[in-house]
Amino acid sequence: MTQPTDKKPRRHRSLEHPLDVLTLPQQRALLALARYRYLTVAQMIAAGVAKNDSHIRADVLPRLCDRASDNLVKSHEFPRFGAKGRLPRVHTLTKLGAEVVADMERCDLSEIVYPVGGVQYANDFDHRAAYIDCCIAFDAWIAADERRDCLAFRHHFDKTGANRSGMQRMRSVCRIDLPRGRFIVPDGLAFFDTGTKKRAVAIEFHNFPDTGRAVKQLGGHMEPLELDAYSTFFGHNAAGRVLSISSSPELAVRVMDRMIALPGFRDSREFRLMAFNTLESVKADFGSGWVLADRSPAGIFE
DNA sequence: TGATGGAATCAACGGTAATC
DNA sequence: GATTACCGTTGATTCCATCA
Repeated sequence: MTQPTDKKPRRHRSLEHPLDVLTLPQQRALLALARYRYLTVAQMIAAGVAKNDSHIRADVLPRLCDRASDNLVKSHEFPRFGAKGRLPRVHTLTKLGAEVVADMERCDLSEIVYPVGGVQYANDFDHRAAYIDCCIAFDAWIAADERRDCLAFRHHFDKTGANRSGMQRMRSVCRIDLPRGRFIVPDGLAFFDTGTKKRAVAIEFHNFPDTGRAVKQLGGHMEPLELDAYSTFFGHNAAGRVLSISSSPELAVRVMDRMIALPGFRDSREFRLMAFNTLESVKADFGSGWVLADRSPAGIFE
C-alpha cells in the first residue's frame, strides 16, 4: 500500500452533497443493477457502466453506496476467498435506488426488482456471477443489431410471493409448472427477436465438474421441450429451445457426449432443440458458437 | 514444509479534459 | 484557476499451485 504523503489530498464530491445530480456512469450503474440485480465492478465494466475499474471504485460507487443514510446501492463483501484470490464485492440496488431507477425509467416501483434481503449467495457465487456474465453478453448481442430485440428476460433468483407459508408461497419467476404437479426452474428464461424470427429459450449454466449432474439437469428439460412449455410461457407458438452453457470447453464436450449417449436422444425432436456452448465463447459473442450435441450448427441466432 | 510466483481484487495516486 | 469526472498506473493484499 502506498504511504501517505504531504501532497494536497485528492478532492472528490462530498458524500454529504445532496443526490440532486447523478453522473452518466452513476445512472448507468443504477440501470445495470436494475437489469442484472447483482454486479461486480468487472461486470459493471462489461455492462458499459464505465471503462475503468478504478474509476468505478473511486468515483462512481462511493457516492452511491458510502453515504450515511440515503444509499442507492448496497455493496457486499464475501468473507471467503475463491480459488484465484479474493472474491469481488457484489453490488445491489437498495429500495431508494430502485425508486430512483423507477423515476429514471418513468415506471412504477413494482416494476423494478431488487434483492430485498441483500446478497445471500456466497456458496453460489461462481455460478451466479457466470450466469450474469451470460446475461450481459446476451444484451450486448441484442444491442449489436437494431433489428434484434429482447422481449422478456427472467432470472431464477427473482422471486414472487412471500418467504413464509401462506396463500402466496415464494417461488422463482422462472418456475415452469408441468403436468402431475412437477415443475422445472431454469437458470434463465428469455424471449427475443433475432431480427428474422422470435425465440423462446431456457438457459442453463453448468460450472460443476460433475457431468452427470449437468446431464440430469438437461434431462429435466426434455418434457418441457416436448410440450413446448417455454414458448407457451411467453405466448409464442414456435418450438422452445434450451441453451446449455458450460464453464469450460472440456466440460461442454463431456456434457454433449453424455447427452448424445442417452438412449433415443439422437433421434428425438428434443435433440434439435438443445444447443451447447461455452462461457468463454458466449462472452465473446453470445450469438455464435452454438452447436447441437453432435457438434452440428444449432442455427438458433440467425 | 516453507519459499516463491501467479492470479485477482482493491485502494491510492496522478494525469488529462471539460466545465464553471 | 478551481473543481470535477474520467482513465491509467502502481503497489498491497490474499489465496492457491508449484517446486526444492
